[in-house]
Amino acid sequence: MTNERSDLSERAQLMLRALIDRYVLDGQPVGSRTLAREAGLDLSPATVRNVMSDLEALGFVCSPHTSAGRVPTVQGYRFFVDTLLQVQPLDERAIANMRLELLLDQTPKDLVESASGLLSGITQLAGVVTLPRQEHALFKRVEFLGLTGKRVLAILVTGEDEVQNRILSTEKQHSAAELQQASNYLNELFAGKDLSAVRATLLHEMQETRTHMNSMMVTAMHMADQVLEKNQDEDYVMAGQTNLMEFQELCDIEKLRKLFDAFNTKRDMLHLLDQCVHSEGIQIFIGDESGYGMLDECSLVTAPYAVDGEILGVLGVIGPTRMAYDRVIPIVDATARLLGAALNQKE
Amino acid sequence: MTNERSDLSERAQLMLRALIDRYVLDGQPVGSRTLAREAGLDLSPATVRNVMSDLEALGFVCSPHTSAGRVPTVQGYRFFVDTLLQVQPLDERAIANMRLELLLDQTPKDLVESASGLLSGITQLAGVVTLPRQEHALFKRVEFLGLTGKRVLAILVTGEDEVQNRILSTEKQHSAAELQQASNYLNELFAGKDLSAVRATLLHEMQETRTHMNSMMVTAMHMADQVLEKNQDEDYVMAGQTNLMEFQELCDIEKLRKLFDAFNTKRDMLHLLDQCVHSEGIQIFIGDESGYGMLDECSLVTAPYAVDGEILGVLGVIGPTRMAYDRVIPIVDATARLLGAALNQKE
DNA sequence: AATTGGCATTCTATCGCGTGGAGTGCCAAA
DNA sequence: TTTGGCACTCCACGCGATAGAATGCCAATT
Repeated sequence: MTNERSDLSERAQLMLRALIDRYVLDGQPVGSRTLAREAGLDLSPATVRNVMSDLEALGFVCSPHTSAGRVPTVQGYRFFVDTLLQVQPLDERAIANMRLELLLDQTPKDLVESASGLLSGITQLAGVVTLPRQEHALFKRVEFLGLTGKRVLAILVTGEDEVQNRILSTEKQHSAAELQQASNYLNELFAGKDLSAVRATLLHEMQETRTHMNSMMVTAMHMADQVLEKNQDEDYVMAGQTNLMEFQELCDIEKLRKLFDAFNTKRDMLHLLDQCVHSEGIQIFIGDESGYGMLDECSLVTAPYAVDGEILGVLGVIGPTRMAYDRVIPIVDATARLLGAALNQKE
Repeated sequence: MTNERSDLSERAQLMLRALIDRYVLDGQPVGSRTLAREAGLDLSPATVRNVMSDLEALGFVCSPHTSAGRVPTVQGYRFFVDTLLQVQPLDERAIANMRLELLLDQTPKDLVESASGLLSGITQLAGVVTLPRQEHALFKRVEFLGLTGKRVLAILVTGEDEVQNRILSTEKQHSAAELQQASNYLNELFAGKDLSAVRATLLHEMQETRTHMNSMMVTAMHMADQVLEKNQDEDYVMAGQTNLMEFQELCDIEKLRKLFDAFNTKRDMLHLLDQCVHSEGIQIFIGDESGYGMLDECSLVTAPYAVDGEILGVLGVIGPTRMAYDRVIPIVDATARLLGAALNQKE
């Protein structure tokens, strides 16, 4: 019962949880008296102080100064979410409402925007959703339209009826008939295959001896290659950034500016989100765990979303480290599922 | 020489200018001593005080409290920009650099983004550029691709090789041949006309007796109508919002949040920008002149941009009321010209 | 008549100081 | 092991005093 050293007694765990719950509410350091009252256990402040002392020795809490209460450290939060968090199951009706909201959208882009709006709206934090990856989407068809000069408008339709267009520069000016030929050729060759396979085939064919290909085919291949080249840069959609201004710990203009700059620049955020997409399941970065300075006082809770088991992207919530993880986590989780389902339906 | 009442003596104007110049620098109320030193005129602080008193009576300056210096009021700024502002001509090289930057862009969307980046980068304030209006662009061609179900992908190419696509829901499923027929019909009918004319014709034709139209033509008309219906919602691109965090008068989190919320919601901002596009030339809203609460401590300097005399949109800069109008105005002006020219070249 | 110096006045910002309160750590008693 | 007691620490807050920056007004000067 009385574990010593690194393992925490059950009582200490309860206290840590109570402390975090309390701290999440108002952001004020929690003292022994408050905690004794709040923790449910029937203990005197003095006893609580002893336990707190242990927790501090373990690095789970710390006090801003001698005579303030205790505040959870990053490690405290980490232990909390890893081992003693019990998420609050989500209200069925809430989920139904979210589903309804997502069903209204037609395109994946709309869906992603709604999802990010939902995340920020429900959590009152900032929501972020990456655009779905396209590389494993199915090639459906491609069309070419001649524009002025040697430029060609390429339209690529993928499995989910998602449309991309891109303007290509070609070597010579092509007639409408030539372009039609080219698209016919590509459509017959590739329809129904997945984009990465198409890409691979293209690269392979173009390096092979081209004896069996006429010039039209070569042109078509080249154009297709350009279309698929940088297949929709990674990007994300955010919502509710301004919610973060409500938190005093972020009211420092310096921090706030760094944060918003990072949101706008996108580069670092994309790196971070990319890590989350690779590690399956809910991922949580607390405070400086992310390694990027701008999120130092923030936490990021993410979940990948998938269609047919294929992970297409990641979504999540950004808030202060003292966020209500037990409430946020199931919301992120549910949103990821719903987004996946909604994307699936549109196929 | 000694004008009385509402008309300002030349000396008072000089003082007002000096006061604003000074106040723009550091945002501190300006006292009589400082002003006496700075104004160039060789006057004692006491004299300056008398003049200041007049300026205050006219409502051009006010003091935050008895023993602080004077601060320009909205009316003070207004008088300043209207009658005694002399803009600083822009460095030729700076203009050349901006032109170069814009020349790199291919699409109108890219151009708009670069322009907004330029505005914010050079002024160190927030830049905003509306997307160019399309309604007077030329109809070039339209293509229809059948998607799954009764949905059709419409692709509209306009004069500037700008491409828009939209997914339409149709009454029945159309074959590729039917769609081809429809697009051929529309392309022959409308190629080279301007979009608003096309729209007018469509509305007219669809209400007329349809005896001379077969069902294919009716379908085509309907689809075209859907394509042109809400021709690219008004929208704008912003950059450098975080620059606004540097100014103490905006460091109040409340104000900042209102501002950023307005930027994100876009509705009110679009209203405001719309007013600017109608009034030709540089338009300046100072402080609460805009009528929208969120800009109360801010000013907006805008200029419409045009191609071939046709106004396509508006761009501008948002900053605190105490911005360097003499520096910002020529920058906004030049950017508008350059953007117009760049858009013109891409045609 | 315009300008100026002088002077009392007003208000802010700031510093030091004292105090109350909240919380801790430690120790001895239960 | 828990608890009450106690000394100690530190912050937040309010108070008063002070210094400084401006002002407005008036009388003297140009």
